[in-house]
Amino acid sequence: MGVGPPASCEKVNVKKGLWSAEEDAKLHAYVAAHGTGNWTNVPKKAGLKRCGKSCRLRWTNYLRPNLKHEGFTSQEEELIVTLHATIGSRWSIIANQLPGRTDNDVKNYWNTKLSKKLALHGIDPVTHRPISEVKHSITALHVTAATSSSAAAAAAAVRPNSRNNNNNSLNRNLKNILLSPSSTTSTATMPPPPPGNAVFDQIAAEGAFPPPPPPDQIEWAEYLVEDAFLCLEEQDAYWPPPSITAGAAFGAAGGPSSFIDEILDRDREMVSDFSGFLAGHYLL
DNA sequence: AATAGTCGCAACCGCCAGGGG
DNA sequence: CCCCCTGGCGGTTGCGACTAT
Repeated sequence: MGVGPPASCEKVNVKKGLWSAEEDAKLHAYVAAHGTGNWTNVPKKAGLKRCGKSCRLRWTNYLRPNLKHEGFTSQEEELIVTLHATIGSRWSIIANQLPGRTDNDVKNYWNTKLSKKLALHGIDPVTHRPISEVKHSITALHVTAATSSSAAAAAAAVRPNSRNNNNNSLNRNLKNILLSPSSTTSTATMPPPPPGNAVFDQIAAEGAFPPPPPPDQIEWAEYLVEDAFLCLEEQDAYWPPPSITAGAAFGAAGGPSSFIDEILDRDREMVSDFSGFLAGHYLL
């Protein structure tokens, strides 16, 4: 197939929505007896009117043993931000570094809490650059695109899966912060907020501004990427950050594991190729 | 007390990659 | 090589709980 839902999810009588305790019990009992795998047959064998995909998600994200259901710790929070600054929204990889957490947990926590926190500190949560810089870059890009229809076509060509690149992916509230015309000043290096800052003034007026962090909490400026194209090279110079070496969150020696190095290598290749592509299409 | 607005979590949707026939 | 099936992933949405007016 490859396109569209699995056949078992197309049935009209398949139940959707929240799982009941009874359904959870049935799924739990089935997995306890037979283990996981071949999810397509699980609903039938377990006596559930769900599609296999729904069963797999329920098991993976909620019923699976050793899952943490309490709130995220500051150490976990710090690791998520660090990894996101490095590898982006590869939630499954990030979740693998956090025992007991699922990719859905991490993704939800990012979308509802962490991205907003970064934005409140003047950091664009997508690029980890100052919001003012990002907005400037976007404006410049629009000017460039408007002067060249071929450039617009080229831009579309490098983002074929456009549904993942529009701002619909932004957190509902975060969108308002980032797109606010008054959010023009980076405050990443100066928490707590100075008086007169437009972003913080606006947020403070809405009563949503968090209390100033105590000195021993996260320094958000550490997660500021200075340049989106240079960051990967520069990060090598200070990788791993102190928080990771201290916590030894992944990698036996306290540093990043090899797969992250592999990802970074591939990212560097892609960035290099992409830079050449841009030069060829925009600067000629 | 009623209503509107906001938040956060659970679940769904659509796409993709890998493997088997 | 092609097609199909399955599992995995990231983005998005639905909805209940909570808060503000």
